[in-house]
Formats: sequence, structure tokens, C-alpha cells
Amino acid sequence: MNTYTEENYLKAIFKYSNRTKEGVSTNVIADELNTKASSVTDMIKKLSDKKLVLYKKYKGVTLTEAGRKIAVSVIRKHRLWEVFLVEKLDFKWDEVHDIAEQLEHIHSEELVKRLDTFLDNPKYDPHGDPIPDKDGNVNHHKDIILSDLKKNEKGIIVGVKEHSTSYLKYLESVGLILGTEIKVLEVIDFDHSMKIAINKKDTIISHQASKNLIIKKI
Amino acid sequence: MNTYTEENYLKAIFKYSNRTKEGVSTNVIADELNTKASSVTDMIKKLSDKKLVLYKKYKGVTLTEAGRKIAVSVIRKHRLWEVFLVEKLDFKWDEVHDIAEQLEHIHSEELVKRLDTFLDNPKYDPHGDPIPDKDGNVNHHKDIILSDLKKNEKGIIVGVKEHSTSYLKYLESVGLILGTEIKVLEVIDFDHSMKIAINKKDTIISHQASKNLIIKKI
DNA sequence: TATTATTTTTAGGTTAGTCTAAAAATATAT
DNA sequence: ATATATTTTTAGACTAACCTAAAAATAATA
Repeated sequence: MNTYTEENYLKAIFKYSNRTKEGVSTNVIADELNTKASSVTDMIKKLSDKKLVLYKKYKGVTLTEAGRKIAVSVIRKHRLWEVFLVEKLDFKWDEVHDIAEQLEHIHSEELVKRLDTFLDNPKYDPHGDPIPDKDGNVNHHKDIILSDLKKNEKGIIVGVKEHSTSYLKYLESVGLILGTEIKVLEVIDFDHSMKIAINKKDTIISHQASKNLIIKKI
Repeated sequence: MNTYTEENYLKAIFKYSNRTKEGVSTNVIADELNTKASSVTDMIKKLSDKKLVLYKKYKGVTLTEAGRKIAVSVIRKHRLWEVFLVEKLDFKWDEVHDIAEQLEHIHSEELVKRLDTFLDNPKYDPHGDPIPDKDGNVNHHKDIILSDLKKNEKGIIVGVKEHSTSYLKYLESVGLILGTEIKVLEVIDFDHSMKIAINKKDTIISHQASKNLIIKKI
């Protein structure tokens, strides 16, 4: 059994070790967890002793298979609980993160299994992030983002790359929720803002906003 | 915000300060929490500094109003989660305690409020224990227990005084679940075991079993 | 390549919660 | 009431997770 803190470290390392094969750096982890590099070094040694990460001094850290399993199971729990909070308790998608951060550390395999069943085995959480299956497989989105679309191309919103409350609230307020169909009407060369059509209404959104929306081309 | 551990101490003190006005003794708390008396003394000092308990050396400890509020709110959460686990996730009544021990420490007023609504504002948990309301009021059962009944008296099971898995499993196996109507057919003078009628079937139960069943006379 | 800047690690300390062993206070029994 | 037993507290130490400040390693730049 691992502590709350260990689980959070593993989650942070997982988050930054998806793309590259390089080890995740101490500072990146410290930043993600709002702690100091020296604390990270301490914890990494502990995780290394437990064979949950591979660690070479000054060379960053990578997850072992055991470490990855734990990280993914925590993420699975986080996302399942988010579905519960939104679908069953009627929370908004921008309100669930902090509560799920706590719930993800509840230890009970049976609970997760039953929760999954209760929620009808959802594949995505309320932000469109894929829910890992019980064996640790994750279905990542291919990263097509709205700002990649050209004039007259169309897509459906399937996720977000930025999870801040302010962004989520903004998206909801302009009708950019999961499943919404978008057509690009115009792209402004100067600042890459774009005019888009959603539900027969036109809106203009900034590059900052469009580059954080994951879409599926249609 | 209080830690997981502080909340458990407050809950333990609450548990043993219901009846008498005397302070709860260090050893009783140590026993309840599977820790040592010296650890309890330390924690009591901390809780006393925070004005959550009143403490006089060698004289035991009592909760302040602030401490009681926290204890009761943790118990409220515990029991609401137990209802969730049994009603929504189909856990058995003997399987939910350990999971609820974890869930009771999730901090979010909004979550508790919505969970309560989702569960239709239950008044009792799956073991018949009363769920404190959001203002901290608790509806205790009057303690009429099955072993107090005399021959030919009747009652309905409304709760248990012992929550061990083995007891709960036993009760379920012989059909002694909440709401069951019981008629006392005979009381054996020698060992206080009794013959009872439940759902038209007769059973014999030990004094040990009958003195832990809370009933309502009918 | 030598120097400077950045990152990472080490060294030493802190707090929360725990422990053991011994001392002090209270309770019990002769 | 004195001696004995029990309970509670103190003293000192431990681990987990964190910190600051300084040292060491690596990376970036002149």
C-alpha cells in the first residue's frame, strides 16, 4: 500500500513521461506538485527503493511497470469519480477536480469495480479525458486541436488540453461543450484568432482558446 | 482544516463521551484507535491547543462544541457513504465499514450536501445507526434490545449494537435484517438464549446475539 | 574552452504522528 | 494508612514529508 503522497508523485511522473523517453526532471515534478526540488529528490529515492521508478542521479526519473500501474490506477479512479460527480451529483465540469483529487486515493479495488459498473463503464471523463481500463490501458486522443483546422473545415469537440476553472467556465458560457460541432469560418492571420460557427451561431475565439480544444475532424 | 488523524481522535472521543459527563480516558482512546497512551496524550494536547477538546491532566478529555461539530460531521459523512455503498453500489452491510472509514475524511461541504440529496436524505445507515443532520443533531435510538423482551412480546429490528463482520454476516444468514419482525417464543433461564419467530420460522439465538440487536417494541 | 548560469543533490533542520521506557499521579488493596 | 497496582504523562527517539542553504554536477554562452 502506498501513501497519498507517493501516489501523487507517481501521477506527476506519469503525466510528464508520456511523450518522450527521457527521464522526467526533478524541477518539473517539483513544479507540478508545488514542492521543492530537494523534496522531490528525497521522494524519488524512496520510490526508487520501492522499485516504482528508475533513477540515475542528475538524469531524471522514469516509471517502472509497477509504478506505471499505480499511476494509471489512480488516474482511473480520478476520472471515474469525476464522472460520478457530474453524472450522478450534478456538479459542473469545472467543479469536480479538487474533490476527485481526494477521492482518487481511496483504496478499494471492489469499490472501483462497482463504481465503474454503476456508471455504465464510461470511456471518457467529463473533460473528454480517456478513463484507463482496469488493466491499465489508456486510449489517448490523437491530438488534433481546433487551431489546426483551416477555413471551412469541421470538427466535433472531444476534449480539452487545459483544465483550469476559468477556461472550462468560459467554454461552457459560449456553448463549447463536449460533442459540439464546429465549423471554422475564418482564421485571422494576425493573431490566429478564429471565427467559428457553433449551433448556427457565430463566435470569435482566441488562439489561446482554440489551441486547447481537442476535436475530431468530420 | 483538520487532518485525517485529528478527525479520528475526535470521533473516538465522541464515541465514548455520549453517556457519562466524565472525561474520556487516555487508555480508552488509545484502545479505540489502536495506538499507545503516550501518543494519545500528545494528540490531546494538540487538540486542546486548537480548542477542540477540554483537557485536564489525568482527568480525561471532553469535546468542546467546535470539536463535537467536527466529530458529528465526520460521522454524518461516514453513514451517508455507507448508504451510498449499500443502496447504489450493492455492497453488503458487513462490507462497507472500511471503505466508509476512508470516505468520511473527504473534505467538501457541497459533496455531502449533494450526496445527501442523491440518497433521498436518509435518516439511518445500513446498520440502523442514525445519520446526524447537517446541523449536527443526532436522533439516537432508545436502547430497547431484544434480550430485554419477555416471552410473547414482539418487536421490529431497527439496529445493531455490534458492527463486526462476523456478527453482521451471521444476522443476515438467519434472516435477522433491519425491519424484520420478531416474536419471543421462549427464554431459556439458564443462559438467556431465546427461541424466536421470524417470518414464520423459529430460530434459537444466544444471549450474546440478542443483546446486540436494537428493536422497537410493537 | 573557460566561464557563467541553471539544475540537482546533499546536509542539516522542522513538524506531525508515532513509539518505548521511565517517572509521576491516581486508584486499589491489605 | 501504607504498600501495590494501574493509569497517565514525560523524555527522548523514530519515520515521512517537507524546508533552506550550500555544494556539486550539468548545461549554456562568450
